[in-house]
Amino acid sequence: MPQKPIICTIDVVLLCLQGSALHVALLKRDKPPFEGGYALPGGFIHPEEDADTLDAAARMLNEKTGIASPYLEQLCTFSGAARDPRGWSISIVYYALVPAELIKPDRAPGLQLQPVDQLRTLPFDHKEIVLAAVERVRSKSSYSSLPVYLCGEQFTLPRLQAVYEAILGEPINKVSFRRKMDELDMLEPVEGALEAGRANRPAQLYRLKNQYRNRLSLSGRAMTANSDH
Amino acid sequence: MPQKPIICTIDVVLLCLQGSALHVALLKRDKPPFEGGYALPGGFIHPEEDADTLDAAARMLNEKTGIASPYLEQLCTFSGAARDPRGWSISIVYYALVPAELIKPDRAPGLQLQPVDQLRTLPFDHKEIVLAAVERVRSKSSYSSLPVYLCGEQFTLPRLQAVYEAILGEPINKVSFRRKMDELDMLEPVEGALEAGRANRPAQLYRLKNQYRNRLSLSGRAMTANSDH
DNA sequence: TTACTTAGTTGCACTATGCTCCTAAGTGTT
DNA sequence: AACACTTAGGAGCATAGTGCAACTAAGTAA
Repeated sequence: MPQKPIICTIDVVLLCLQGSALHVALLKRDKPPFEGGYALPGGFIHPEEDADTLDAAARMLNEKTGIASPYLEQLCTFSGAARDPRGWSISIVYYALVPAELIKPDRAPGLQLQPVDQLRTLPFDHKEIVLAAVERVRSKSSYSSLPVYLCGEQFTLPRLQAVYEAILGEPINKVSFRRKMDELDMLEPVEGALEAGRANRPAQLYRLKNQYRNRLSLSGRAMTANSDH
Repeated sequence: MPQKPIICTIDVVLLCLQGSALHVALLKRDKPPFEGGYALPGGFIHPEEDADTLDAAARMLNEKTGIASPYLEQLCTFSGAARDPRGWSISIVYYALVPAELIKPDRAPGLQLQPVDQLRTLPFDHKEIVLAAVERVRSKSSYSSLPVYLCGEQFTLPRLQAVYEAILGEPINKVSFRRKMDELDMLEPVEGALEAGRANRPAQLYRLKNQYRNRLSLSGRAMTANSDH
């Protein structure tokens, strides 16, 4: 006995760092419900051969925002009668981390960045979803290398440390931080490349080692290194 | 533009410990596809007011196995065209941990326990799902109090340590283990209750503190204590 | 009473973490 | 050219956390 049709959607929580505050990308809705309101990029699921919802999320995100996120992982699935005025629904939610420079507002009409720590009420249960994603990112950041995906392709250790501190909301000891990064063994120095342009000793530029670049997380299992060993 | 109907199911990975091996509960299927095969307890989603898929999973599990699991948490959602011969489908998967004594085969016809480390091929993508659940449980066990849900209501610390060791697959230092349990601050001794019947010093019985008993995890967020503080 | 077994604890060695201070390497100023 | 200033990066030590071994505690069996 197959069920009657269920509203099945995908939503993506796209996060980036502006200044020292995590921001979430919201899109102006051009259809009811909540037409004109700002909500998470998302859409109905269209079953396709050879594609699961991870592929669908990546494609949907790219179509709606022009962004191909190197890190995309399933958060969890939200369901219930109250979350969508059209009736009982489920939404499979993914979250993505990108460097802020990758978000070009001209490329995506109606795109807006909001700081996650002063989030206004959002359509559907999207505020709750964003907060769940942020909690996940903060939690994973405390023992893994997740935050590197918020930096550009090349970055200095002081910059990366500032990113960690922004996410975790507390200062980190410089020496311990560098030791930890060394243990994780995910970064490699870019030969002869130093950060220029400032009136002090330039910092070494680093990048993700090849095996960690441009990976999408499969089936909710993370591909970031963590500090177990 | 609403989508055409999608096959939406819920599946539950019910785990318990027999001897020192994690086992998963499988049910004999009485309908095609895979009629007669053993698969995860699951079923179609029937949208209902005031219930999300966590409630649905708890109710479905109870109906099919007679078990009301105190720990039930969302694992993740699996999707794709290959996982179900009837076509593209999604399954929202939960996992549950129960003491083995709670599983009474007479209460649930067709129920069978299989050790997760020598799992034969299962219908659909259920083997992959079980392995993902086991990986999650092992990973969470290394920093949280998850394994207490595999014990009965009262248990000794040596017993609980054996449970941890069975899950993690490696011996744990006795003193460190007790220190950690003490830090987590989830257990309380049962006044004057000792484990009897063996030819040696009896061990103190413990139980979960009240605030941790009989909770279902909300929206994928765990309610177990972990070692951060 | 003695041997045996497992529970539970105490103290110490070792490992990991955090902190302070030092040196390095650039720019800007005099 | 010399010096002040700033931030990068690292060395050495103090402190905290973890693991180990040896001990005491409390029961049964002979």
